[in-house]
Formats: sequence, structure tokens, C-alpha cells
Amino acid sequence: MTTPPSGLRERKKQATREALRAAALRLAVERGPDRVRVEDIAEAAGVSPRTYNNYFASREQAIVSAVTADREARIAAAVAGGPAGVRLADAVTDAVVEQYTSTGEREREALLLITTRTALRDAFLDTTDGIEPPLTAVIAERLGGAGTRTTARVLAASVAAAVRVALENWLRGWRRPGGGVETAEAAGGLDAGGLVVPAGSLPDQLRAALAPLAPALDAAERRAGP
Amino acid sequence: MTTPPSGLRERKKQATREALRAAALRLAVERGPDRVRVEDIAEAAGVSPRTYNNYFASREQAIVSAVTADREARIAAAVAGGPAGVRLADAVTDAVVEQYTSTGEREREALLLITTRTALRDAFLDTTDGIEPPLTAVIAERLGGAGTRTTARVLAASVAAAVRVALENWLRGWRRPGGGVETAEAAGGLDAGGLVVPAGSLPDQLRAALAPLAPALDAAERRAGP
DNA sequence: CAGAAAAAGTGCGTGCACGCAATTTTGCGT
DNA sequence: ACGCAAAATTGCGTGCACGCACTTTTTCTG
Repeated sequence: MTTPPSGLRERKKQATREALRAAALRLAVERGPDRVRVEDIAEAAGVSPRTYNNYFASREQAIVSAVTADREARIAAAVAGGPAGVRLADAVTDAVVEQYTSTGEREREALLLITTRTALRDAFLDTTDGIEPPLTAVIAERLGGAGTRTTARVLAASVAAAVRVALENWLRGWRRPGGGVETAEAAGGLDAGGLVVPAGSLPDQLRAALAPLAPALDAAERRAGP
Repeated sequence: MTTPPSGLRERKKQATREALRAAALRLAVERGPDRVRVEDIAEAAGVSPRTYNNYFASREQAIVSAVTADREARIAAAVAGGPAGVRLADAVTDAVVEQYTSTGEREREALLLITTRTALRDAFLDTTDGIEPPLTAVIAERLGGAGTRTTARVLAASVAAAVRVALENWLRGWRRPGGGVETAEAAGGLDAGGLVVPAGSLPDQLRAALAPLAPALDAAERRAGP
């Protein structure tokens, strides 16, 4: 199941994809995101520009995918791999937090780059959509035949949306003038008066954004299980 | 608040926008969606192609907006306008269902057109994103200062996601060979064996998709209210 | 092990999105 | 009424996404 069709052909594809990823990121860092044309990336990866577009639907996707990788699939795997006794809401939350806790130093650099351009920021946020399909599958399995498949999709899509909100909040406070971010009130950015200053670490933001969905996940799980 | 800046200038803008909408839809129906270029739409509306792109970021948006109109804002208004005693979940669900119950005959025609092209279908589904901002505002108001603004955003985004799922389900069964759609089991498309046949009227699909989120809305409201 | 079938890569052409800077239109103050 | 500042429109140029048809590579099958 993890190796759908076969071998050699698939590896070449992944190699090409990886080469494009790497080339896109490297060139973007070297020259700045705006000075990189699709033609350049393709050339650096040794393929035609047309082939490039068979792998990525936009120039931003290639750059962003270097930091995104296959995060979506790993989230679903983490949820599916966890112990069965855990609350679904907790399993999902922990899986998301864990997979978004970037350990790589290279990722930091890439994220810094991404925040500098609106198009890249948007592409990065759009990657949350990719969580939905695998998460739908794993949630549907946990709910068994009891829940509708629609329920699983809605919950998965909601989780994806929450993650997006969390990332938006996080990016918003990223590199704020004065550096007041790290020292803001409590995690979650309390509404004080009228305006809001969302702040907090990425894990905090993720947990804060996913928390409101817990009741929905609990209820679905309750209907499914005993 | 409903009339932000002023008058005449704004009306002209809306007139232009409306002219573009109408022209886009008319031409798409007349010639078929693929035989309409941006240049044609702009010409029919009496503006330059460049101006067209100041109003719509893509060709599909213009066509789709003819059937979408300002549905998002009306949903938020319906939620805000309802009685205060009603459960938030019910207020939202009813508002969404009501605003998506298309009464116009012209809308049917437009939807039929939209389903014929993947690009249009996607653009139509993307309009659900527009629900989030106004819905966030109205939910945040109902939750008062008790809930975080993030909570409101997450809930609004989840509702938008649920609506998207509902529309996807609905479109999937749209014009099915054999017409087995209308007579499928109960609304919601029960999982029977392994595969799924989502079916049901649009209102049914919407309610089925929004139902799983009710617990989350209830919980947030409970924290806010008493 | 050949030859067919499937899949990936490629070149080309078209229409499009959008930044930029010049120009026209609109609104407002005096 | 007049002129100025803000806003909208426009033309132009660039790079890009993607359909189509064709070539090359990989895989499958007898």
C-alpha cells in the first residue's frame, strides 16, 4: 500500500521532483524569490520548463514544497499509528503539533524567505489543504461505519482550516518590529479592548486553534464508539 | 457602516463590476465557457482588459460571481439579524441553508454551466472562502469577549469548509447517469459496504455537513454565554 | 527477448495575471 | 467655479500555466 505500483519508474519521478524542489529553494535563497524564473529552476534541475509544470502548478509551489515535503501524509500516519485508547481530538492535535515542530535549520531559513513575499506566504498557507484527504481517511477509519463519510471529511477539513488559522496567526507575529512577540501575554493572544495581538509559539497557536474543534471530534467519536 | 465611504464613485464601481459579471455570464452561456476570452468580456462591458483584471483575479471568478453575488455577506447578516435566543449552531445552519436555497431560474442555468468545466467548478467551490471573514465577525460578536478571536475564526473557517464539502457532494451527484440520485437512501448518503454515494438535495447536504460542527459551536457558546 | 502498451518528457502556441507608470476621471476644499 | 489630490482606468511588457501533439523511456506480456 505504501508502494502502490512498482519501483524504478517511481523513483525517477521522485528524484526529479526532489531535484526541482531543491533547485527552486536554492535559487530563491541565492537570488531572492523574484529573480527566479521557472526556466531557471527547470534548467538547474535538468528538465524542460514544460516538465516543471507537470510537477508543480505554480512557481511558488515548488519553493514552498521544499519546506512542506510530505508533512500531510505524516500527520495522517501519526494519527493512525497512535494507540487506540486515546481521544481522537488528542491524537489529531498531538500529531499536528509534532509534525509542524520543525527541527531543521534549513526550514527556518526557508520560512524566513517565505514570509518576505505574499505569494509565497499564500502558497505556504494553501498547503494545509493537503492535510484533508489523508486525514479524512484516518478519521473515517476511527469512526468506523457509524459516521457518515461526510462527517469525516468535514472534520478533516475543519482541522485543516484550524491549522491554517494557526499558521496565519503565527506568521502575522513573525518578525514584528520591536520584537514584542515572544513576550506577549499568554499563548493565544487575548482580546484586550478591541484589537488583537495574536502571539505565541507555533505549538501554542496550533493547540489554541484546534481546541475549539475538540467538542466536535469528541461527539463524532462518541457516536461511533460505545 | 453599510455605506463605508460615500456614494457616486462607489456606485460606478459596482455598476462596472455588475456589467462585467453579466457580460461574462451571458457570453459563457452563449458561446460556451471555453470560447470566451477576457478580451471579449471586457469589450462587452465597455472597459479595457486590464481593468477587467482589477475587478476579477481570474476569468472563472467573473462567471461564477454572477451566481454567487454577495451571498457571503447575506449569510452573516442573517445570523446577526436572527433572534438572540437561538442556538448559534442553528442560527448558522439556518442562515446558510436559506442563503443557498437558490430561487432564481437563472442560477440553475448558470450552475448547469459551471458543472461542465472543472475550472469553473473549482472557482465556485472557492467562493466558500468568502464566508469566513463576515462570519468570523458575527460569531465573535455572539461569543463576546469570552472567546478568543482565534476561536471565532476557526469556527467560521470550519463552517466554510463544511459548506464546501456539502457543495462538493451535491455537485458530484449532479446529473448522474440513470438519475439514481434523487431516490438514494436517506439524505447524507450512508456508507454501505465500502463505497459511498452521497446524495440528497442541497439543503440536506448542507445540514448533514454542518451537523458535525454543532458540538463545537455549542461548546464555544456555552463558554461565552452563562 | 522482441514488440506493444503505458507513462513521462518535450516543444509549441495561446491566453492570462499582474507590476509599473502614464493618463483620465472623480471628489473635495476654498 | 476652479484646481488639486486621490482614485480609477489604461497600455505595455513579462513570465507563466496549460492544452495538444509528438518523441523518448520504461514496463508489461506472449
